[in-house]
Amino acid sequence: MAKRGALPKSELEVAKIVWDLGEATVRQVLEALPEDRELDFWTVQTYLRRLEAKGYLQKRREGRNNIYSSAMRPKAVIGEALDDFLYRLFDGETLPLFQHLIHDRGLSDDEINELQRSLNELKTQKKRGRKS
Amino acid sequence: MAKRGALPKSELEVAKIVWDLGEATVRQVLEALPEDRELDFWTVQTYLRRLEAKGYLQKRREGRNNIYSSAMRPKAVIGEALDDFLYRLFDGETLPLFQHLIHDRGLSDDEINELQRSLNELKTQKKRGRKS
DNA sequence: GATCATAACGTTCAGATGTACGTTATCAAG
DNA sequence: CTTGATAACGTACATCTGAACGTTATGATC
Repeated sequence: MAKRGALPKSELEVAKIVWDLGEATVRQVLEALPEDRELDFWTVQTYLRRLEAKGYLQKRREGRNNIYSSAMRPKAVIGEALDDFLYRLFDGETLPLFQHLIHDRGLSDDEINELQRSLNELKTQKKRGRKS
Repeated sequence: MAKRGALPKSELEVAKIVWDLGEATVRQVLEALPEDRELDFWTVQTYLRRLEAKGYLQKRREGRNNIYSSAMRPKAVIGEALDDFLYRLFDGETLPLFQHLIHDRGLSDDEINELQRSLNELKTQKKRGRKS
């Protein structure tokens, strides 16, 4: 409880699958895992249970199956994890992270264009907001 | 060893301080920690020792003090951590991370401009590279 | 309604991580 | 050279994580 320290990796991984699927049984999560990620049925079950205990997921019973779904906005959780990451590695600054991503990791032309578009959009949004 | 699973948070935190300082004694790291992060002298010492054991830092003796410094390129280590993070939360795609950062986290006007500049630069670089 | 398959729950367990101390070594000052 | 301070080293230990199983419950099938 209140262990505000962001979810452990493996649990996060499983949680993300549930978010993507909307809701899922243990088996569905298991099947949605990447090929090369071999987890046991039981292991997945454990993670889902822990996630529920921590309040990240909720479960509903259907027949003999538990069906898990998100109990809080995924974006919020991702945001938390990101915050944590940023503070540890980039002093909480987003810019250095951006720079790192831009320089040390390839961006395709399409991605660059897409980003430029987003930035422009944000800019006009901010301008509009300021004027009102 | 070969536990290629990126450094634990706390150790990373300490490692980063050493990188920033160039080299540091236990006490210097302790003092460089953020106000609100109260770690014991011994605890810091332990992290530094572990980091050395894992090959991330090297130490040199000076008088009765150990002086730690980086044993590998910080960027490489940060890159690893970033990879890990990306794969878990964004399916390894950088674009969604960017989008998240742009939309769900404030960017100052300056930061936006700075980013746009970087992107343009990258674009011309790529163009030049292609032409040669 | 007896039997079979599979799921849930509780529980376990090893190793990693976060944190800290006791003892020994080492320098510095009297 | 003795004393006092502080650092290093080994070491400890509780908790968290990653992973998995045994037993019990619950539908499904005959």
